[in-house]
Amino acid sequence: MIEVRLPDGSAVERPAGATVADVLQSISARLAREAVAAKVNGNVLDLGTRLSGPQVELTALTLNDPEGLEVARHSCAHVMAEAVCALWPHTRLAYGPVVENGFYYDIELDHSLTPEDFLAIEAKMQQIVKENRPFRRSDMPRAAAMEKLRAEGNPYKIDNAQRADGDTLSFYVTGEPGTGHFEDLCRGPHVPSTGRIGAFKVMQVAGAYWHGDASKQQLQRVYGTTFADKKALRAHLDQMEEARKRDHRKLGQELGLFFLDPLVGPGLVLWKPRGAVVRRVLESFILEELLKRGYQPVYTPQIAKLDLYRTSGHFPYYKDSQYPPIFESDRARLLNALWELARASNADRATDAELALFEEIAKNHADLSAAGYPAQAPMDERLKRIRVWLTQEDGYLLRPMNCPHHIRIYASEAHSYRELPIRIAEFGQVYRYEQSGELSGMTRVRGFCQDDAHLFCTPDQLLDEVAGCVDMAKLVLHVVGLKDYRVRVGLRDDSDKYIGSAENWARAQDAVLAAVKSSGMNYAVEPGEAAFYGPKIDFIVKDCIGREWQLGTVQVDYNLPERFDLKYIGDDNREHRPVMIHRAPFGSLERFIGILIEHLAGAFPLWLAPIQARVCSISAKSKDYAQWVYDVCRAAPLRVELDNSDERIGSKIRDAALMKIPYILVVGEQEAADKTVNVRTREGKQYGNYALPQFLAACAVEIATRGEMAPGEAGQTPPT
RNA sequence: GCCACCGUAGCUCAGUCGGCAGAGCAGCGGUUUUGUAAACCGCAGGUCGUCGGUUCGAAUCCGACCGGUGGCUCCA
Repeated sequence: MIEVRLPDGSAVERPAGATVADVLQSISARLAREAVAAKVNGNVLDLGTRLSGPQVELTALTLNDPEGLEVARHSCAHVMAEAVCALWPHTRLAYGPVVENGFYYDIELDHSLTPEDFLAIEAKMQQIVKENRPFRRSDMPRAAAMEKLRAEGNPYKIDNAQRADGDTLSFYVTGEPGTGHFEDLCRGPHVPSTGRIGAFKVMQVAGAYWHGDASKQQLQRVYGTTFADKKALRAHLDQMEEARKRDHRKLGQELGLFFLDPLVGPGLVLWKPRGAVVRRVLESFILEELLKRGYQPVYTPQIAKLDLYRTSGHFPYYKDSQYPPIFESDRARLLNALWELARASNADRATDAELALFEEIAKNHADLSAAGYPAQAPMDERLKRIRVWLTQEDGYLLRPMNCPHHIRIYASEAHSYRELPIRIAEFGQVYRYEQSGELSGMTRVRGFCQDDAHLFCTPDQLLDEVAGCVDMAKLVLHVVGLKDYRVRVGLRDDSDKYIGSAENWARAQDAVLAAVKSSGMNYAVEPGEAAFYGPKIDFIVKDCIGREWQLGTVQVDYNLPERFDLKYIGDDNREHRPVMIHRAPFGSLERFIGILIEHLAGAFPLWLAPIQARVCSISAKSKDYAQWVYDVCRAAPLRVELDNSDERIGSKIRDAALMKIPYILVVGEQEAADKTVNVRTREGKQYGNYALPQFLAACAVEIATRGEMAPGEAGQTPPT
């Protein structure tokens, strides 16, 4: 007998070998009917699983449990895969996991799936659901299973099997084994039958590389989702739709904050006057904070010699994600053209165009001619050689990072340990040639401004300084009310993209971990997420459709001080190497404000609002008074607008509310007579009449405290 | 960069089978003088992203390019 303990504390006894379904049936017919899987001793299992052991803990899972829904989503992926295979029999399945809010299945199929195909797939899925075939699990010894998979000849499944742990591999047949029903290598678990997968929808299709490797073949990734019932599915779709209304690209257009102009260039933001206000106010806020904390603002150029970035390691390491350098010599320009040509070809030997170009260069440059062009070599090899030649050419680069400039400021004079830490700050505009497919509104752009600073300190000071930077990153998120963020500690892995010695990395990673531990924050350590010169602490938030973006960052760096041979004189009168910290609490102003727009749905608090109040006259009779109110407010100063049009008051209020202006000041003959303004908010809240100085005083408090405090709560009683 | 989809007036969008390019909002002119989320009338506004092709005829079909969107890859 097995003792089965249930979540309510009770227990039942069942004979050994009883299945999960048997147990549920013995407890409650309804539970047995509704369950799709069960959690047994912490593991989610099929209802058909036979129980063993003297005692188990068992929790039934239905579609209303998150874990139950996950099982259904996985099962739905199988049903979708079966449907696709039925419609396109030569489909090869690769990999189909559950993801947040749904699932996907990567497939290899020569026909490109389109949204029209989704309907056919869904219809086929519906048919499979109607047949209500059972999901049957069969376990096979590894060797036999591999044999079977090799016979089937699907390289993806063979690969999946090779990666799976254990001596046995499991397959699921959707129906009866041996009858040709759909079968898939899968560890499970699954719902009992195809009729139990809930309300589903095929959402979209996208390209995805096998194992996420861009050099490998691209598969089609078909996304779908399923929910407990149609109502829950509908609610989810509605919620997504609602979330899109907050999209900063949409609101940026509607509220006239910024735009991206194809004529100016993709990924290059034009801040309109209203958007510029938000940015300026945030910059003022952070500048004030920097000064309080002993930072020293500087200004440096947005372009510099290639050699600067060769020393830092940014060029040519990131050559392909930088705007092309401006070369000074014809030879360099031609070499760069050769680079582009070679990169565009994927042949194992040089194209005629490459050879012709090289000949032209070599004609005038004997040294290159002698070195020869490795025309027979594969493209990689040719690129490598061109890169070496290019690294000897002089030129200028639009700066992708501010740190080399700040480092040169530090290096411009000798430093004593008594001066440290030195904190050099700049709102630094940088340019990165991001891949075209990556650009996205303000969150991923090619030109952006970092609220950047570089701290130079002694090894002893490092912990305190990192902690101070973390504190500041937390502060800016707190001030604007972004509470929903996560912290990622990015460490190195064993890839070869990192520069610097193992000892430096060890010290830097230790410092970062110690600082984040002492901050008391929750964080996740992620190997492979470090910068190429050092580990980092990133503050990550989600946008309106759930994509994650890095905002603030704090990075510890032992490597750049070494590359630039930075020094300070210690109390021992000898030269020492400072440690550097790169940090930007906002990250990029563009991205931060993009995310902020979405977080606030465009309704900025008073201190950030592009327009803080709009004066709306009731009729022509109150135009003069409205003008006077406007003048006084502007001089206060308040960012104010005047609507003295001949529209009706309802229309004026609607216009102002749609522009998300915090305070709408309605003035008519009544207000003109007693020198008041009638205050209402964009949300429709009415505060009644205020003497103008009273309103302005309340606003001043609200702005100074960066608060949500409203005039009615500012300690003033409106006159009657 | 790769895969898929999209691009019509300043904005949001309609445009059937290939047969004279449409609406609402915004703008401009007029009427109205208005009390808390849309007054009324009129006018003007278009290289249908660009280039090329098919066709008697292209916003519509095909191709290339540019730009955008969603993923993938990348992200100093």
